[in-house]
Amino acid sequence: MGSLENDINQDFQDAIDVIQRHSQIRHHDTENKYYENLDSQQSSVRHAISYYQFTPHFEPPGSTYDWNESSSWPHVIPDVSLGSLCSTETSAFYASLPQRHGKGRKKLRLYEYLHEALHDDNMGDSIQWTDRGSGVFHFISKNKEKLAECWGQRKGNRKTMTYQKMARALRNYSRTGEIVKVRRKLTYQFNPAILQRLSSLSGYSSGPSSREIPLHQPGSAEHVYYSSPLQDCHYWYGQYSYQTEYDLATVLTMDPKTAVSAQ
DNA sequence: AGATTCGGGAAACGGT
DNA sequence: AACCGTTTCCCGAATC
Repeated sequence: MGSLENDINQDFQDAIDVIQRHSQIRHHDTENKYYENLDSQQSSVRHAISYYQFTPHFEPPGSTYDWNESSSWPHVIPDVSLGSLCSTETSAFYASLPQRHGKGRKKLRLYEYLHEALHDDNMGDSIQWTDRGSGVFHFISKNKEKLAECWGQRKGNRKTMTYQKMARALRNYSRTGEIVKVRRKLTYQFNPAILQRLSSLSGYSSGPSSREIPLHQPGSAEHVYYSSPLQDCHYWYGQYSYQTEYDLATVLTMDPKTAVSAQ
């Protein structure tokens, strides 16, 4: 039974491998390679991938997702010197937000900080939305330590925070469900309910952020792919507590109707 | 084949 | 004191 699922996963992985092998786009930057390979694939594949980008519990204002977004990412990510960039005054906007520190206030949670950083232009070289609508985000390998260090400073830890340690905390979320791991390098996904709360809290809608590429770019209409109808989208997030890792291949090959009973 | 990334046990820690 | 949300350390496995 479980082996069938593994076979399907393996098949899918193989398919991805073949596609990647046939892709002319090769980059030394492993960070962008994955996405740019996706970018050069058949539309059907891209459609399949966008199918996974649904939003389970609420109507997504943008149920379309342009994977071509990745092509607009900076190919050269600048080095940043750590230390000076991440004091709280880095973002004037967030510095002005109510800091939850005073008496009776809860401590800032890691997922809150990450959401905050996602909207901080100064953190754009460390963390970015992969697909904001469904709360998928990823760290940029080159500068992920900067974000971690900022997080550590914000918390006032004794030792400097590292990505490793921060990721450990992130892994704890897979139990409680605030954030789950997506089966892709350095990428995670907010719980939709959490995301909604955070968005309303910070006054952001789920529309494009200042650093996000508009979905409908003139002249690139053919690169915009529509998600499949949402159908019954409760199945995967409903099981986050059972399946801590969100497997892209599994979801892509899974019939939503049987998925619930399959767990 | 070496470097990253991932995953989780276990214990310590600071705040409420 | 007890509990929560990490933080710190560590090690093995998986993936790049």
